[in-house]
Amino acid sequence: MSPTMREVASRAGVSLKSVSRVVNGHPNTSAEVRARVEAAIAELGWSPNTHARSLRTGRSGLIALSLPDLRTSSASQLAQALVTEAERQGLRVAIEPSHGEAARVRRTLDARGAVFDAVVHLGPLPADLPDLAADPGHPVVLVRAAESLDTGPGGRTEGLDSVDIDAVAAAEEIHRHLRIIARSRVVVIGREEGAADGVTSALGAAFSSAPVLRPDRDADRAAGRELAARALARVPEADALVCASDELALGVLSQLLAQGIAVPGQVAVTGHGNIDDGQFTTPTLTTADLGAAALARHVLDLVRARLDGDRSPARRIVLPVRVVRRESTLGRDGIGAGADDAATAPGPVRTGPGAEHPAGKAAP
Amino acid sequence: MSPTMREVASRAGVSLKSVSRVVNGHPNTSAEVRARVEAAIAELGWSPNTHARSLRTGRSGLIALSLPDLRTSSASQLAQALVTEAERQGLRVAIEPSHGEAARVRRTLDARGAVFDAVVHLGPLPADLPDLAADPGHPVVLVRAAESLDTGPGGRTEGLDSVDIDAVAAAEEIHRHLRIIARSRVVVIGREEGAADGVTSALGAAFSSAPVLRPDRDADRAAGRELAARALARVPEADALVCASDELALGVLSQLLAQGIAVPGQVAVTGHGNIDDGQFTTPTLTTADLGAAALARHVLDLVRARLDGDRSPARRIVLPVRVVRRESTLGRDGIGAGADDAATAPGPVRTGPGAEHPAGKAAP
DNA sequence: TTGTAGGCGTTATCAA
DNA sequence: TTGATAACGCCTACAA
Repeated sequence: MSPTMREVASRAGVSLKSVSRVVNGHPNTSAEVRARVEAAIAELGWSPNTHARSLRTGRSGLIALSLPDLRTSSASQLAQALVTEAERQGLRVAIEPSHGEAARVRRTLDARGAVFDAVVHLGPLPADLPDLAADPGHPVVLVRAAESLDTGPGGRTEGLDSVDIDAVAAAEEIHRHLRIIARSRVVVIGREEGAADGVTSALGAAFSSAPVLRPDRDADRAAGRELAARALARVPEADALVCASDELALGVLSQLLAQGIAVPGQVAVTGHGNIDDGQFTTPTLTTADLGAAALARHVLDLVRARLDGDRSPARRIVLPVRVVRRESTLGRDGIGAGADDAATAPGPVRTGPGAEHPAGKAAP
Repeated sequence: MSPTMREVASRAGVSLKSVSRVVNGHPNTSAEVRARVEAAIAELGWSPNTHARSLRTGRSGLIALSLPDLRTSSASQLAQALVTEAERQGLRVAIEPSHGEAARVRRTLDARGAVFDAVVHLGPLPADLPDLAADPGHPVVLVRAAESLDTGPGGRTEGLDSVDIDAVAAAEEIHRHLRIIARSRVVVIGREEGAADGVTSALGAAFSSAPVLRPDRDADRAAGRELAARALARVPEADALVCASDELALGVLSQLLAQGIAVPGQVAVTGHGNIDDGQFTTPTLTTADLGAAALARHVLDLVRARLDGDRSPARRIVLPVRVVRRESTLGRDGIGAGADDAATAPGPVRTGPGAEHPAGKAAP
């Protein structure tokens, strides 16, 4: 059995409380005692019992990442970034996939306090949720594409902190980029209806005269394939397909190549998310980089602040998106401005209502 | 504050212990008492305090998935499957990426008992580990490509349960497949040296006369690209590139297309892992399906058995691999046997030394 | 600056 | 079949 603080105390010849003080770095301790305690800890190889600590403090050091499915590149990118960032804060991350079922999301959310200190939620939030902001000691932080604040009837997201991707700015940037390379007959390939998805609506707004096609079910590669075929059937003269996700775009690319349509010669293609695969397709994919690392950092800053007792009004952080221009719009030689992986300079971090975001942490 | 068992007890007019008995489903309880307790629980909305329970029992209900990086498709596939399966066992999964650093793996392994009930480890195991099998109450289960039992000097994996992919059978099946489509000048694109990787060595054995090229660092798409170029420079007459992972294969495909080499016309390509992307490349990728769901089920059966006190000798389960034949070897029309996504019938599940695997759970 | 005592919510021992 | 009572290991008023 591993040693307890009591054993450390007796070995160091001090009281239990003194050990506790040293361990938790409390100020009022003499160097003498501290040294003895630390020696005893080292000799005994003591380490704190997490369970006992949790019972006492009510905190588990575990946060949940609630998401529909881990197996998409964007999800696993965010997950990896979040775990890495959490480690720095001394937190661990449990993955809780909802498989798109509202009941599972609810269960994860309900487990705040009991097992999770906080929940980071990615994706649409089910309706009819209890007031998630009621218990700020066990915060919920939302990760979203900006301008998808509407959550349907009964949704309660008002009081929640969120980190949003600036989908509007990204859409406008993509729009500008396509104008520069003289594409005007655009079709938007969006996510499924009700995906609480700001990317699709932002693209719809930026390309206001373009038709928007959406899949019936999941917005995966297969859907991209099918929608590409449908788009060209409906708009044979289309010269650009703008997609709400990289997965869709890769499906689109695969369909276009299968139909023998030159990309970008005849039709340019853009994605959203900058997943790794996009650099290894032929042609490579022009897309919007969401900055998973920065995203994760902001999310965890919010979590940490709430856990540390910050009770200020909900904050909303809007992260800039970098458009990465590659062959699927520029072609092999990079016609027009910018070479492979050239990118627009990211805009400023915008913070929403509430306290300002801690400065000096915006850039990686 | 949420109610405690003590409150439930007084409301039901019984003792604390009786409530505990009912909650934990112990046998010796009268129907009378059980009913009263259950009523009280429902009225009060009581739910168990995980932290207190953990302190008492020494179990957290949390297992770690230790892996190098979540952002590869195979890793996130396994992670998703594992989380889903763990949920059925009432366990949660924390992701612990090692970023390839031995120290992180060690830390995760050390946290068994303190925070994790068990650790599922994917990927190479660092050397100089303490005896992992010494504490069977906090088991470690290895997930590997079969025939990679060697772990280098100092590695201690003897006493550990493992679920292995039958890389040897898969390699032989791929070999047979390529013979049928009359490819004989093969180059194997392997993983990096020391990746404790059975796939590469199995391929090397099956294609005994083929040169094996390995990347210096990570076996990712970029490495696949580079190695494809190198392979063709070294063996200009090559008619097949056999890769140890899908990521490598996708890089290879991208390079071949860039060089204007017809796939499979001039050069056939195979991968390993059956990640989603392989269905959406042009051409689609022939590969080996690892069966993440079955894998996860077997892993968790092992974990559960050990947690439940099973102290029998270490078990080794070898799972069959299904070879999925697609366009990168068959071409558009599916010359030869088998159409798109045709697959070899999976072989039998082999169990290694130790008790036999629980029957009736092999098929999904 | 240090120590004592009590409690966090649960499960287990043992006697009734 | 049930119930008092003591842990589990840590943290923290409060007293010294």
